[in-house]
Amino acid sequence: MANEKVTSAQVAALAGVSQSAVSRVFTPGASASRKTAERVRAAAEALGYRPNALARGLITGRTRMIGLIVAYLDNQFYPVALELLSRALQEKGYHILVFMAGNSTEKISEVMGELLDYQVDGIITASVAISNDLTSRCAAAGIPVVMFNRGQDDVRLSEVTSDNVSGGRRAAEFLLQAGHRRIAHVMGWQGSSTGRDRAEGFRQAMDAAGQKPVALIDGMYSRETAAAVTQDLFTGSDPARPDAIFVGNDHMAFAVMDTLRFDLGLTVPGDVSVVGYDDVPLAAWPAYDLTTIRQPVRRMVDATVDALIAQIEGDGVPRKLQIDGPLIIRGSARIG
Amino acid sequence: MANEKVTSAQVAALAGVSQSAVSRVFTPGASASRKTAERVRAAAEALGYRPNALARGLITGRTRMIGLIVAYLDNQFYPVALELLSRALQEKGYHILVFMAGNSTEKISEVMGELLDYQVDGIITASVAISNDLTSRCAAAGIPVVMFNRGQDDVRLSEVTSDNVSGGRRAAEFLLQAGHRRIAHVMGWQGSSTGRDRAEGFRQAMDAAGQKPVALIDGMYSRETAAAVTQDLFTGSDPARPDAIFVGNDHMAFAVMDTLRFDLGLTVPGDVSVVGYDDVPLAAWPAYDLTTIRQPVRRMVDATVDALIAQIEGDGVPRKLQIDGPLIIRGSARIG
DNA sequence: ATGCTTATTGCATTCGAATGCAAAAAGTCG
DNA sequence: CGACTTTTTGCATTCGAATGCAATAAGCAT
Repeated sequence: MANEKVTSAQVAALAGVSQSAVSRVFTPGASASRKTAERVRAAAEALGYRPNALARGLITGRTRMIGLIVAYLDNQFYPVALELLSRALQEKGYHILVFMAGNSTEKISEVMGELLDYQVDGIITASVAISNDLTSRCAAAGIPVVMFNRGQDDVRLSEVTSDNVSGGRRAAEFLLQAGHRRIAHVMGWQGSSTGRDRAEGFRQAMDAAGQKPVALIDGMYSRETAAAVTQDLFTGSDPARPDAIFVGNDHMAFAVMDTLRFDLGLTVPGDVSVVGYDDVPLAAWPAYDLTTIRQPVRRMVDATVDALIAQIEGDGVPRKLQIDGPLIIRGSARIG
Repeated sequence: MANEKVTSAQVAALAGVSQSAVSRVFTPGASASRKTAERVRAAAEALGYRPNALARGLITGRTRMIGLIVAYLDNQFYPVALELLSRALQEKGYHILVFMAGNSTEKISEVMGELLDYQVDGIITASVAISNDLTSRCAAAGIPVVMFNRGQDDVRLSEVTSDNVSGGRRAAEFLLQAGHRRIAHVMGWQGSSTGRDRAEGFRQAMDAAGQKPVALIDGMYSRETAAAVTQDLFTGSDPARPDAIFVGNDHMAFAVMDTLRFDLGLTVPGDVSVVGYDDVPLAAWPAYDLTTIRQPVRRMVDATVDALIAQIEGDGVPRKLQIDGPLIIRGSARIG
């Protein structure tokens, strides 16, 4: 409980220099002679001094803190992205504040407000949409925002996504090529750009092939919903039953496969082919062995960090980037 | 890019009061008349004013920020804990800074140092050990530290774990009761208290039953290591092969099951029973249906937050808590 | 109204470090 | 060695909000 806070003034006293000298030694690019620098460093070491980041941020106007807002973590895609984003930013000398904030708009506003209160230099939102009002506030405060894995029509926002339309198209084409003619799409949440874009691509490819989907249902990016939806698909009369399902993300695809195999007693891909989206690590585990469209997380993360830093350090304008990913063929879907 | 920072002085000017008045309106418990409060609030609203948390923290000495350090996120137990911890703290009015920091000691020191620079009010480490030196620094700075899911012999540290020894014992007893006599233990990382304690409990129960484990191998909490270890266990001559494996956590147990089924062509639990530890959500998915010892995450999180807040708000001393969890019987192990 | 208590308010200072400015020291050149 | 340039250094101020203290206003009883 002995609260010892060492200040630059104390270091200065011990080193026999002024407080400004101490500050200069700890400020990269400031002028200080070799001799003073050494004495200050020694004194600082002796006292265990470290500059107070709050005080520094207060006067410089830069905190080197980046706010990272993540919706949920139960879909494995997020923890992976989170970890990569975190590491990438740390490498650039930024400190990351991660906030968890469901998908509720109020919660997100609240969290964003708090981030602004703490004077972060920039904000990254992962799979989250933000209100116009908030965008304005960030813009007014001069704080850049980059949306990761979600798009939004606002020129003030940067965004980094994969090419979801083309991905959806590719998934459909792959299933069609394998000879499937009764294809259903358990869509990603239609309130999100990713969900809509993937569905759009799917539709385009089906149209181009002159095919009609057996079903198009919103799975809400939820395991439970996806499972229920799958049950429904197979309770109807036989001709309506799909022989292939394109699922809006891997997380739901696992639920779909579980339902097919363990509740409906069907085999994958024998009775039904399943294709997912994301290529999370779990998709490669042999228990699922899921054929899926890969989102190149690493490259998406790099692009996100680059865009953000560019805007923070001055010369950047908001960018909208799409990074394409390949179809990863595994064993959950028939091959044509 | 138009950087508008609204200060309390500007609000004061507009409201026709002093800066102190504005501050008082935004400081709970400070004295301000109804009339001024209203005028200040109106002015603040009009200008979009929000108190600068850095400045406030600088003078009050309390930032209401809690540092949360997490090792990895690929084991599903962590994201779940992270999400719960995050929510619980946010509810108490604290803001959480999550830092990701592998398991390397240097990285953890670095991160802890940064947290201290930012004047956090407290620190939670999840599944991470911390050096003596760091503990001292936190103690000196009066910053409480709570270790989540890891123990360490240091009275200055609080810790919250499940009762790992008893859990290990229970797992072994369950397998013995089912008639298994060739039991192996793929241990959790022996550099961690959880890994050691679970192994210790396992040993105790085996001893008590007069049984010798077929094998005791460190799986390092790694999927790859666990898979390799499993291969090894089944390449020897027949009598050495285990008919049951207790695995140090679920994350490794999935790898063990995958290897048994898909590489070795064995059935679970027909040929081999598998018991895990944690009860992560994935354990309940039918693809694995894993029998496992549950770590009561929710209660562990509550205990962690309580311990931390108690210490921050004054009257708390470091505590060491163990929270017991049940054996969850599913389909991956034979039933006696 | 008068005297006294209590609630508001403003002034000035504080937190800890960074920085413009001017003085002092060190370095360079002829 | 003197004149002049370049570095170092300290002083004083600044960032934005909170707070002790003293002054002022409001509230109340007589």
